[in-house]
Amino acid sequence: MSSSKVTIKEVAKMAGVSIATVSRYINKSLHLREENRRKIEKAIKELDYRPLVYARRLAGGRLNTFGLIIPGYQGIFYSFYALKIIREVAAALDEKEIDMHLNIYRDRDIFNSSLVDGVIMADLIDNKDQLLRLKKEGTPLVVINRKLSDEDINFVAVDNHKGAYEATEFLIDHGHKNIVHLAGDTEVQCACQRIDGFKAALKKNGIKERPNSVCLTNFSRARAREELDKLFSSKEFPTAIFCCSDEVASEVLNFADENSIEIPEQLSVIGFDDNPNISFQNMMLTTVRQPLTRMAKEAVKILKQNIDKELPSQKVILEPKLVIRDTVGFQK
Amino acid sequence: MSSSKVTIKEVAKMAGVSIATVSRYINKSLHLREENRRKIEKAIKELDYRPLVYARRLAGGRLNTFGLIIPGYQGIFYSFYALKIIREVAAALDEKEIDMHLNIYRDRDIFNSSLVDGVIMADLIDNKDQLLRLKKEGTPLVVINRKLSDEDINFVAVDNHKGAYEATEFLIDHGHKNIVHLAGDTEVQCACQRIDGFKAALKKNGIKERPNSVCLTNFSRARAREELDKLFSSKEFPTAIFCCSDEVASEVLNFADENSIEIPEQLSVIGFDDNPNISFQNMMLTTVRQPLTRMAKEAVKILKQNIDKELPSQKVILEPKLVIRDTVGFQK
DNA sequence: ATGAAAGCGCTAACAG
DNA sequence: CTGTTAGCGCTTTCAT
Repeated sequence: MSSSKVTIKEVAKMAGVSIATVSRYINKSLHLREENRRKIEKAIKELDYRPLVYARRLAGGRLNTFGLIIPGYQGIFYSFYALKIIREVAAALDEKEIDMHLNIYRDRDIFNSSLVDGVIMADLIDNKDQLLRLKKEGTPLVVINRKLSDEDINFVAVDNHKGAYEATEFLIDHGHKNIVHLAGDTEVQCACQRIDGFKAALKKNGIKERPNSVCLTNFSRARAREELDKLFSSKEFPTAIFCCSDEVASEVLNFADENSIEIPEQLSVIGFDDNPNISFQNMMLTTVRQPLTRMAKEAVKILKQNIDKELPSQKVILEPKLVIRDTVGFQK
Repeated sequence: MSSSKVTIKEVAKMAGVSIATVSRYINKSLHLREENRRKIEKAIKELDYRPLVYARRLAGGRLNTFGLIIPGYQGIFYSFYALKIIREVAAALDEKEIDMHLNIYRDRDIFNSSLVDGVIMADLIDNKDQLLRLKKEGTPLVVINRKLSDEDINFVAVDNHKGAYEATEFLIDHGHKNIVHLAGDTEVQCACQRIDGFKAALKKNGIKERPNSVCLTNFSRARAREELDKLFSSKEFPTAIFCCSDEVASEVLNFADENSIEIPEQLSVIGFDDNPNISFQNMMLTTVRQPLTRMAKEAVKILKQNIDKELPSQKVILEPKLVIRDTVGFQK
C-alpha cells in the first residue's frame, strides 16, 4: 500500500495558505478571498486532491454515504424484491451523489454504523433488534416496506391491505366465489396485511370464508406446489387464486399447465409484485404492482432530510396498483 | 444526530485498563492477560461498544470494506451481468465478513477511495481513467471480466475467445456453413474477443467468411432486430446464428416466432451468458455460460491477498462452458 | 478573511 | 504484558 495520498497540508502549501483556509474552501465557505479561492482550486486540481472521507468524518464532517441493509433471508440473492430495491436505492442515491454501503444481514448484527451517515433498512425479518440498536445509537434511519408503530421511526411502506383488497374484489366482480389466497409467511408483515385485505374483501362482499381460503406458503414455489396439490385433490376446486407473489402465481400457472387446467377459463390467477421476469413468461399475468421505485426515492429523500436537519419522523404509505392483464376471466 | 457513541476510552475506564490494551484486544493481540481480556470483553458487551471504523482507519487500520465499481452504461440497472456481479460479489464478501461499498460510475470520476480498503472494478467501459487514477493513488484493485495488458494490474476474466470458438464449432459440427454472429459493441472487450473466436472457428474449419458474417448490435434487442430484418430480407438466409448475449438470442427467438421460422429445424441459435431469465423463457436455449460466481470469488480472494500482503499481480482467466439445450439442430 | 491550535477515536511505536 | 504518547487528516473554535 504505497499510498501516494495527497493531503490538505500539501494543498495548503502549494496554494500558499493555511490548511484551515483550504478546509473552508472544501466546505464551501462563503468567506474566502477570490484570489485564494483561485489558488486553492488550482492546487487541488494540480495535485488531484481528494479529502480523506474518514478523516473528515472523524473531525465532525459527513461521509456522504448511506447504508442499505437487506435482511438476509434464504434466497435473498435471487429475490426480485431485494434486487429491485438495491437498484432503485442505488439509482436514487446516485441522483444525489451519495455513496451506497450495501449490507446483507446475516445471523449476527455485525453492521458498523460508523461507515455511514444514515441507514435504509429494506424490510425487517430477523433483524428487529438491529433496528433498535441503530436507533439507540442515534443513527438516522428509515425503514422500507414496513409499517411501524414506534412513534419516531421513519418508514415508507406500501398499502398491502388495499392491494390485496382490490385484487380480491376484482375476482369477486368477475363472479368468483370460491377464491383461495396462497399467502406468504406470517412472520412477514406484508403477508399478514395481504391476508387481512383478502379476508376484508370477502367479508365486504358477503362471501363466506372456507376452512382453506387462506393457504400459507412462505412465498416459495415448493410450498405453493404442496398447497396446490392438496387444493386440487379435494372435490371442490377454487375458481380463482390470489397469490402473495408473482413467483407463487407462476407456480400456479405451471401447475395449471401440467394438469390441463385452462387459464383463465377454468382458473383465474392474480399475482403480487409485477415482476417482469414472470409477468410475461407464459401468460400476461394480472398482478398488483408495488411502487418500489417511488419507495426507494422517498426513503432516500426522507433520510437525507433527517440527516440534514432534525425533522419530525415521517411515515409514508404508498398505493399499489392492480395491473390487469390476461389471467382473470369471468365465472358464471 | 444525538450520537450516543461509546468510545474506547469508556471501555478502558470500565475495564480498568488503558486504551492501548483495549485496542490490542480489538485487534486480536495475543499478548493479553486472561483476566484483562475478560474484563474488556465484559465492558465491551455491557456498553455495546463498536469501534468507529473511520477512526481506526485514520490511525492506520482497515475499514474492512471493499468497493465494487460498476460502469454506468445505459440500462445498467436492468443488466443481467451487473446484477449478477453485484450479488455474487456481495455473497463472496459476506463469507469473509467484509463490507461492500457499491458504486455505479456515472460520467464523472467521483469515487473516493478513502471509503474502502480496495476496489473491485466490474469491467471497464468509460472509466479507464478511473482505473489509472486509483492505481496511481495506490488503491489495491482487481478488475473483473477484462484482460489487461498492463503489467501490474490484477484481473480475473473469462476466455471469451474460447467460448465463442466452441459455440461456433458446435454449429459447424452440426453441418452449418452459413453462420452469422450477432456481435456486441466493439468498444467492449468481450465483444471483440467473441468476434475473434467466431472468426477463428470458421477459419479453422475452412468456412469462408461472408460480408455480413459478423453483424454489430451493441448488445441491444433493437439493434439485433434491425440486423435480423436486413439478414432475412436478402436471398440467402443463415442457417445458424451465434449471439453475443442471451438477450440478443431471445430477440432472435422472437423474430423467428413472428416470422414462422422453426427452431431448430430451420434456424439454430446459440446465446451467451446463460441468463436464467431468458434461457428457459420460450425454449431451452443453447448458450455459453460464464463462471460469474467463481469470477466474483476469485476477485475477492485476490483483492484480500493484495491488501494483506504485497503480492505480485495476479491474472486469472476462467473457462466458459457451452450449455447444450434445444436450439441447435443438424443442417444437411 | 485567515491562521494557530485543539481535538475527533484510534493505532503503533516506545518504554518499562 | 501494559501504559504513555505521538500522530493519522481534517474541522472548528478562537484570535487576529
